[in-house]
Amino acid sequence: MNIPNRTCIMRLSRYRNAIIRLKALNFVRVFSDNLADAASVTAAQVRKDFSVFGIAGHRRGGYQVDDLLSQLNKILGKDQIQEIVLVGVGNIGKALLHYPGFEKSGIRIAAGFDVDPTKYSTHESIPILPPEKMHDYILAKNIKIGIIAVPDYAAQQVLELMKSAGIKGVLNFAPICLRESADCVINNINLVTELENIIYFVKAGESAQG
Amino acid sequence: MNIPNRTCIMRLSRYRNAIIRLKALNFVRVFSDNLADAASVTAAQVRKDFSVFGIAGHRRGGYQVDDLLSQLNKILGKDQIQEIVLVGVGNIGKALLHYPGFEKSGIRIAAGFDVDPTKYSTHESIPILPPEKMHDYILAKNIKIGIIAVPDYAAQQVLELMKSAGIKGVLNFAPICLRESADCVINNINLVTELENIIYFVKAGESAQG
DNA sequence: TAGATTGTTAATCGATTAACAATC
DNA sequence: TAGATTGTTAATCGATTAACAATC
Repeated sequence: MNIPNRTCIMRLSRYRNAIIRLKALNFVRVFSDNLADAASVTAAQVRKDFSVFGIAGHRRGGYQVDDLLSQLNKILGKDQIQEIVLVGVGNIGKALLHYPGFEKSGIRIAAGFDVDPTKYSTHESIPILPPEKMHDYILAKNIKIGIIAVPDYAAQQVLELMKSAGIKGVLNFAPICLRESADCVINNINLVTELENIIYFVKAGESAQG
Repeated sequence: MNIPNRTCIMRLSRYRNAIIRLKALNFVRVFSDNLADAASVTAAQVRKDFSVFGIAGHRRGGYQVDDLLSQLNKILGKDQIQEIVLVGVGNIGKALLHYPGFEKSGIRIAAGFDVDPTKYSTHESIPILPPEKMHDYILAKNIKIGIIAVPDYAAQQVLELMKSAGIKGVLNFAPICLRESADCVINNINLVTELENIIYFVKAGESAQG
């Protein structure tokens, strides 16, 4: 069995989203070709991805929608509520705190942490606590995943603190590339870099066509 | 000359960030090896990337920091203010509207658009306007890049409207995969998918180590 | 059976890396 | 000159795709 890489897992999420939409259209089974169209990949890619996870269909009959969905749910952790913490309740952090998409897809922010005392509250549905409480909170709740949304200069330090409390995966919005280690997966999202990318290709398109 | 792909441009942004930090440390020249360390890639990769863009160093002398920075600035559009529009001033949209990182790096949101009349304002530094005004506004200002931060069901329609006004590149936060076309580059960021990815690898790490 | 789709192998494609001649 | 680093080629690596036997 091949070890799946990041893009493979990303595709699995896309397949899952497509399947949910197809299920809403009363599809009972789907073919690799359907999913390929929906996710903008080739049918061979779909079958290859499934085979990596031992997801089997029926020759001639495609894949059972319900069966497929429950297997993908299992792989992507949708079979249980995923509790995470959020560090940095500023501009971006606040938006993530109230992002309805997380709730909808079984991801729950258990608590937020921030250095600014004016942000503290324990009465809201999601408590905002001081960083000093982070270590014990994460350990007590056995949380393994966190979001970093602090300024760049604080990001590395926050990461170390999280790791010391047992965090094993981080989604980082601070505009600095945090390095992955053997004991902690990191996914860096740099909003400026994402836009710079688009800016480059738009410029490149302009000069290509005059 | 090879056509650079997305990951190549992403690396260029990373190199640029590293160079800015090194310049702050009074570096006058850097070697491919320095940048490789700073950006977590190999030195060969750095030189390869530069050669794609005709960025030349000095054998034995490395690259001049100022020269390198200005060349990267040019490629990434940092030689001028980039004006963009934002569609959807909800939870995520509002955070992007006030994200200080854009301003800092020469990206300016010229206006926001939303269907909700209670959000309209023309007195703020960034006006919020109704979608009906979008087409003419984008044309008048000759804006080529936009951010989509609307609910999933509205995203495709917003994209069409943007394209009809001449938008050539889009950063999409709606949780639906918008398809790229020859005349418009798309960069999809799905916050749930990003977390699902981390959730998978954390789970995979757990079961691998027990 | 005839027709269609999976599962998988082999071929292809592209990106990364190693290595080294050029040269400062 | 001796030593170090670039720029580039060739080798490697890995991911995607085409193709087709298996089979429902």
